Amino acid sequence: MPAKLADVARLAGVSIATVSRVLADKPHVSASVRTRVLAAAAELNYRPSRVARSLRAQRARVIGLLLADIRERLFTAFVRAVEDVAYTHRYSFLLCNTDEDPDKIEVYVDLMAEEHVAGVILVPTPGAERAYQRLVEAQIPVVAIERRLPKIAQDAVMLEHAEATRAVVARLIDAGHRRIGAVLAHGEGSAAHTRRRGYLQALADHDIPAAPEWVRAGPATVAFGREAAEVLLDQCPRLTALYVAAYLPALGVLQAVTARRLRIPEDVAVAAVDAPDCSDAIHPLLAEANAPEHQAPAYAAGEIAANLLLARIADRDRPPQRVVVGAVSQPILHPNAA
Amino acid sequence: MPAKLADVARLAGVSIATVSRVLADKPHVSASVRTRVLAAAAELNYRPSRVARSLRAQRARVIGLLLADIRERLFTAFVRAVEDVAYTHRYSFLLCNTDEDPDKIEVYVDLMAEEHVAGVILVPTPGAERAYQRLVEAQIPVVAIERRLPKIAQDAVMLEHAEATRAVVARLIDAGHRRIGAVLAHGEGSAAHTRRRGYLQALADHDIPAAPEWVRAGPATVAFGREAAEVLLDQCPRLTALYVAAYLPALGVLQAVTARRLRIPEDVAVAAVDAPDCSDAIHPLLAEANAPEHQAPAYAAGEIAANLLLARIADRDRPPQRVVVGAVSQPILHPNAA
DNA sequence: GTGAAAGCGCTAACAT
DNA sequence: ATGTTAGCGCTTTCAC
Repeated sequence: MPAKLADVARLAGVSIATVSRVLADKPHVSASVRTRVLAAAAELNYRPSRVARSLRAQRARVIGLLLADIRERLFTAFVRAVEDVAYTHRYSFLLCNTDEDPDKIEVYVDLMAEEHVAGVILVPTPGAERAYQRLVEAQIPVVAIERRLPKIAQDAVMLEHAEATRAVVARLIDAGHRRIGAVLAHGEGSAAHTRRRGYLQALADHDIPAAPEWVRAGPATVAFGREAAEVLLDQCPRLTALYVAAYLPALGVLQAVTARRLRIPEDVAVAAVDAPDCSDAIHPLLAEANAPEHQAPAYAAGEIAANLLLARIADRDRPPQRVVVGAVSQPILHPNAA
Repeated sequence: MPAKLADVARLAGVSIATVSRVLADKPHVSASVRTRVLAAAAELNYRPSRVARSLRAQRARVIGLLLADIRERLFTAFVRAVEDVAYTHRYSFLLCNTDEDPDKIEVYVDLMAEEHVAGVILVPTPGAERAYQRLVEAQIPVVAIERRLPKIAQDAVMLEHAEATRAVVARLIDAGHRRIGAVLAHGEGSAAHTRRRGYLQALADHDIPAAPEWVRAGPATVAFGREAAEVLLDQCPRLTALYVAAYLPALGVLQAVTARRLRIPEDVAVAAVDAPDCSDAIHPLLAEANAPEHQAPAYAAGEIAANLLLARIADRDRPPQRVVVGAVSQPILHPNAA
């Protein structure tokens, strides 16, 4: 059995109230008692019970985290960042993979409430607002990532997809490409739209007219990426480069390109955001862009989200804040960049 | 404020003890009271406080998870599996990234004890046995993954690295290769050794004498993989294939091979375990081997570990169990496999 | 400056 | 079959 306050009190010859005061660094304790108590606590290797504290305080030093699936590349680094910040502040954290399933989300939201978590960070799933609403009812502060969540999350961390995309496509243009196809993801939230905007912006910046047939949008899957690339390569043979807006479709595009024995970047250049971590292996010029810092923006986003949440927990009346994190983007492959 | 037992009791016109009994599905409650209580609980949207329960039970329905870094490929799927099992059984879980740092491990072990977790799953870090020992003192059941942890973890889940390696190298041999270099990781625990064994076994099975100069062992880093590949390609130009024993070195090997403009697999074949998820993009023949099932063995290992832990929590006297999970291995690239 | 005691929400032993 | 009550470990009034 671990030592409890009463054990320390007995050993130090004082009351548990005094021990509690000393350990909480409260004033009005004589120096002699203080040292005696600290010695006793050390001797017994005393650790306060977080559970008892949580019950007493009606709030646990725990940060909840709701996201679709930790295996998604972007989230892995994100989770690590939240963990680092949490533990630095002596918080622990509760991770929930929702698979974007509204029923699961509801279950997990309840869990958060039952655990009396101090706050929640989440990547909003469209259509799950009702579940999230419960967090508001339970007065649990919420920070949204990636998508805004009006009324529910006061603070939000957005990722700068449009600018990242614009920059990547601009690099292709700078390398001499004028006919650049795009494989976009659609559906979920705004990321697809902002990326489409970035693609169009880059073309516009260089006075390249956008051709609708150069663009394919679909689900963010490997299969769609493969299909889209095949269609583009078939129907628009004059394309010299492809831009891919998400991780899984990028793998599909690479599959299609490789299957046709096309060489990258000689036959067709490929650029993408959310690069897989072997991109440097495919094209060594990108090694630098793709080092451990690879996941830096995702890590940064997690760090910022966690800090926003802690600030909100400390002061629920502070002004709402919305942070935009720079370019979450790396080219997978692009020509002659050295 | 969320509803508590007393609120439900008042609304149903019974005592809190009765409410507790109903909700715990205990016998000796009349049907009429039972329905009344359930109605009241539903109306108030009552959720029991996990915190209060944990305090009362002196044990939280929480599984602790200690591993080096969630960003390591093998662990990501592993974590997801543990989460799935945990939540299925109404457990939540506490994730700690130790970076294999003994000081951090100590802090996190204390945290586990403070949170009164029901059990811990961990990937042992050599040299941290003293910290782990505290879990035993706190009577917290431990399941070890990947490395055995005698005296501390009764149950363990081991990964079948040797056999996986043997199979991969055997495939290279079947494809006609006789001179196969190996980039191994050394140091941490047994994975490196068992993989070396698998490599040697495959050679022996085919009566190929092992040449010491074909083997390089070093830290499991990208940089080492690159160096090792360069040395092997320089000093043993007659090698037709390379086997790489870990994920990060595999990236390094690919870098080195690509930098020399060698074609895979025509100039040199490369096979590895723990394949990066874009391997199918490099070589489409491997798409099938590398689909979402990619992480299946890691997921399976996590699932088994979690179930072992739950079984141990339920019955601390059950016989110790040691499970070996099949091949955690995929070839990154290998020749003519279709 | 220090101690006694109440109470956070729940469960289980004991009464009735 | 149902109610009363003690107590899990801690913090925090309120006395002294």
